[in-house]
Amino acid sequence: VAQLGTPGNTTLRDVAEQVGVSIRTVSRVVNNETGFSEATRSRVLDAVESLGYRPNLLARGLIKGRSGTVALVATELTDPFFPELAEGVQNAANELGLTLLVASTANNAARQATVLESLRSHAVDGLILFPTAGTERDVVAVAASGLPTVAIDARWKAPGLVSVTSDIYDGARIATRHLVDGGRTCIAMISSVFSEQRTREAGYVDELTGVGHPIIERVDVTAAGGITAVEALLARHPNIDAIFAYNDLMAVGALKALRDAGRSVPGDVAVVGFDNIGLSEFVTPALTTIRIDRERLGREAINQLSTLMDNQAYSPELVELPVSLVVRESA
Amino acid sequence: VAQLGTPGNTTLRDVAEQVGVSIRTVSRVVNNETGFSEATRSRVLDAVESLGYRPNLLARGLIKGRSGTVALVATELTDPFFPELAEGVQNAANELGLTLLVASTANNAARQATVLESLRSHAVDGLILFPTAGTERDVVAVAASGLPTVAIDARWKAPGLVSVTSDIYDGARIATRHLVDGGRTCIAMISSVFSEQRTREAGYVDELTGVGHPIIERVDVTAAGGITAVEALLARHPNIDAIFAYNDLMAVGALKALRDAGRSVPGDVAVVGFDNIGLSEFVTPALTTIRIDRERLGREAINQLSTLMDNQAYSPELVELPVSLVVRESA
DNA sequence: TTGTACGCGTTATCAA
DNA sequence: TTGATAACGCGTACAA
Repeated sequence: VAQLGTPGNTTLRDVAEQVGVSIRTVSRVVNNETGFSEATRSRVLDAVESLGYRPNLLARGLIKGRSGTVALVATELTDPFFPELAEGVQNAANELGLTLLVASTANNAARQATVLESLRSHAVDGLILFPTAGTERDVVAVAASGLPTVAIDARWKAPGLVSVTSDIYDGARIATRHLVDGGRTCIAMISSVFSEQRTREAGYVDELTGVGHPIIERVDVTAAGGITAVEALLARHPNIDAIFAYNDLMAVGALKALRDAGRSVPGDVAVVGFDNIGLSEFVTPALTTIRIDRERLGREAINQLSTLMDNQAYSPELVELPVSLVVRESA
Repeated sequence: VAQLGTPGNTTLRDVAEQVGVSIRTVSRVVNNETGFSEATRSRVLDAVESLGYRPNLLARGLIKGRSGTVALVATELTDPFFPELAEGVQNAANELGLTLLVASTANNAARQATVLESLRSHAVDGLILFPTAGTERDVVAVAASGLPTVAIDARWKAPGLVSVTSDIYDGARIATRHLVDGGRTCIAMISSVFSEQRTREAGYVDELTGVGHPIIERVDVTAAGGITAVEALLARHPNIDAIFAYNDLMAVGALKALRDAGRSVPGDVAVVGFDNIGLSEFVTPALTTIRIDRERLGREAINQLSTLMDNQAYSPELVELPVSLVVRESA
């Protein structure tokens, strides 16, 4: 049972010689085609077993024009969003007999281009990616060139491209509504500095219409950013009694800043996050947040990709998955 | 710029025709070999550019016997250990021009066998895996068959196999020592039920020799397990003033159980975890723990794999990386 | 400096 | 029910 591609490795030809039939016949048996007697079938299978024959998927991919692989491209593998998404992708891919390549772009457009180029050279049959901001043209071009592509958390429309995302506008409204329903009257939001990421703000603002005045602080989308934002907020609006955070990481930072400022949560200030990352149930107080079912998002991505691979003309363009509120202790 | 393997895709032959040279010449230029004039070089490169030629790595791999891919096999992609390790592997692989396949085994021996079989069919040049418990024979067989293999967190020795792990015995001693130095006298450990995972216990027991009496509670390696363990511990040994946990997840569970029992941390009971997962700095109180540099572990794994791939005879067998104490608030 | 011819392991075509 | 033989796209002796 030597390594594929190394001398001594078993090929169709070895099996054929052993059994005394042609290569083509062995190929037929191995691929469950028709056109051979039951007798030869079992003899071939025996030889396959005893010789430890294993099909060379490189050779198969070369001639079939499909490698049986798909790639998942993330920005950072350490992004809290990644693991569950990858798990969903991996499981669904596995059920479809697809093998997964993984790469990361460091959220860098140039690097993303390099990565995609390499992946295409490896003849992946499809692509699932977290696009780096500002690369819509690149991604659209890739999809247009015939490589079936699914963009996650984007809302781009183009032939050969499907965008799978969550209903984050709705999530922002639900979160804000929860705060309002909890009797909060001065509700601030800590948001992202990137202008592409304003959907949550829209939901927050819309839900607040006629109820209160929006207060938005824009910072880095990190725990440190959350701390900075809350400090600024507390200085300018000492009377805030609720905070809606762009994501859980920022919410965790907010929790810390509030504790340091001597404000109790949720007593003095309620906090709602977004994403429901693993961390959120373990912080103190446990974080109330908007849940994104990342496992499902991953499965959906692969399923969309799969139908896209089978039918290049297919193009629902945009798939939006529902989100839900998870009430814990912080609000 | 059509898709690889689809009709209309550009090959070496198309470039050759365009330029009016032979395939061989184009191949030389593309692979940075020698033996062509500067004039033809630039003409070839121009054609490569204008035609959008991209090498087909399937074909190249088929003939060279090496695909340029390596696989990372995890138990679960959602394991808190995975992301940083994968990041290290990914980055180092990238620097070496290797492309990464990823798969997970659900910690199931049968599934691991299937996954490895599939990966071998895809002709990966090397393997990095978190072996499922009890599969030493399988893994050794894979390595012996000629597929360079690196096992993470295992201590298996065999030809063609390198085990990369952390000095967890030392980590356990350091953790225990820290508690002793902090003046703790009744130090318990919450550990794993699996008998393969007793190295930390050994370090704990050895460090306690002549200082105190070991108290070990064995449970599931989860946050829930940590809760269960502490409840049992508190019932049987009400006077414990320190807990050393098998890993951070269990330590977080312990933190919760202690809070529920009305014990302050670190006032009444000090807690030390193991692994330094991302979560540990965000819980309250922030967790003192043993740091494993997973990014480095990943890089080391790839580097070992790389030398193994270049030289099948290479075999240091066991690489053990140092760990360190991270002091935060819980101890 | 350049080109020819073969083989990598597989599937696809067509004839037997 | 079977089997020659030609691709797939590329690297590599060997020759020119």
